Amino acid sequence: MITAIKGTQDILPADVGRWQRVERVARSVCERYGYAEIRTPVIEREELFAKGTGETTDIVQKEMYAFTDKGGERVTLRPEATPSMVRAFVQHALEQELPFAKLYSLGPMFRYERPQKGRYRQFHQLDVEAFGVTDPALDGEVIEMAATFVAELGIEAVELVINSVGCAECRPGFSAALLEALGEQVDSLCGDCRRRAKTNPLRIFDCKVPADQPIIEALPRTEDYLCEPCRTHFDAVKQHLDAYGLLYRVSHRLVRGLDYYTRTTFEVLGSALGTQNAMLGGGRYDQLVKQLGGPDRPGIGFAAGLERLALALPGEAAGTAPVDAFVVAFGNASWPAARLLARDLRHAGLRVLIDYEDRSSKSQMKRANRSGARRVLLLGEDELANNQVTVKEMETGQQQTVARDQVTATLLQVARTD
RNA sequence: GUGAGUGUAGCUCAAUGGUAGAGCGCCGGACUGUGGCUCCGGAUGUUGCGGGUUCAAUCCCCGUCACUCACCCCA
Repeated sequence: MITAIKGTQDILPADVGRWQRVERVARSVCERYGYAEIRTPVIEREELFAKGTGETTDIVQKEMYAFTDKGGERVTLRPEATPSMVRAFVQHALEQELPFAKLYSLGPMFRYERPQKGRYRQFHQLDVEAFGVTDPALDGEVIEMAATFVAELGIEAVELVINSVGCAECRPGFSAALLEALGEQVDSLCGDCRRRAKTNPLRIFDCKVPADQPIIEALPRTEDYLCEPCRTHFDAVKQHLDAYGLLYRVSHRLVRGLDYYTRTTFEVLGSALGTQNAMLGGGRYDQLVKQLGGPDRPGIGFAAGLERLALALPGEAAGTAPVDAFVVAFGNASWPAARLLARDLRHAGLRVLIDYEDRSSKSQMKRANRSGARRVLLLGEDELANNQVTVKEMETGQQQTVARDQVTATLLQVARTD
């Protein structure tokens, strides 16, 4: 048997309803906040993520589906969307085209990781990016929008966490301060932390090893090392969130694993997701556009994991649309007329099923029942002779005969009241 | 890349060192042109794969693969 490859999954008809709901709400929220949809390729030059996401990140170092194509290009399936969005923004000079460069996109991402609950090799994200505005009012609006998105999905028991990781001015000083405060204690930290100390000291705050916690809690905090502009910005962001009445927690340990973040970072955490509890995360990236060869424009955005949202979605997902009618042919002679009847109803906009292979009438009725069809249209020798169709309501079992040329109108009428 | 757990019918799961069952589902019939309920009948497994121990392995051992969960990291 040929199976789907590790970390990819089929979304079966029974689950598609949940996905359609997530996507519908995502589009609705984005459009209302003034974002325009954009669709970028799932394959890009490897260089885009090396420069954008960052050489030191795990994503780039060990998680990319990268290969050399037949033309000798180094390419990769995208592990995240932000660099693609920035590339498209720069490549098409969208700042000139759009009144507000606010873009959103839905689609699959690829990371070569060991799958577990809420984490897959092919997963899907809603990606939201806004360019060209430094005003903390935008940070507030983006975070408020993210919270609204989750709320409109009906997902409760979530927590909004924010932080500021500083900028190119103040972060180097903070990293140095961290290392200095650590001193020789580095050697007593876990192996991951010793590695982090070398590559990106900020990420020591991600550590969950119990033995390391006392040391980590005693370390200096970002808020004590923010430069004046960053501090002012962060304070303003919090004021905007307060004004919206949003509940949030400031966590100096929210540092995130991507290199390009500056100032504001945030996540929405959910329960019932396993340990992969971030439903969405994002932040500001004021150097990224320039770094990727574009103009000096700030940016801010977030990515939401659709699998994780679908997982957290409450209630039963609505299944596929109900069948309006199931056409049953009694006796082999009535199949041609039955097929024309089905066609006419379909052309009229009704959802209609009909069987094949000359199955017995009983078998057809069983299938009609199983299909969930509201009613069955019976067509046999008697009906053919009288130019009629028998309409049977499945719920009540009541039947009535209707003239063949009145069937479509009758069905359209009753289907409206279902 | 690391660790743990689990692999038996389409699905959910039983069973025993002597080559497997149930429920649900599926197909047909009772009811020659009428579903659901009921009753009757039927089909489907190389017990993940390979090797070892044994007279005999689905069961015990080893390997391998797959899945799940967790670590790293992230959505």
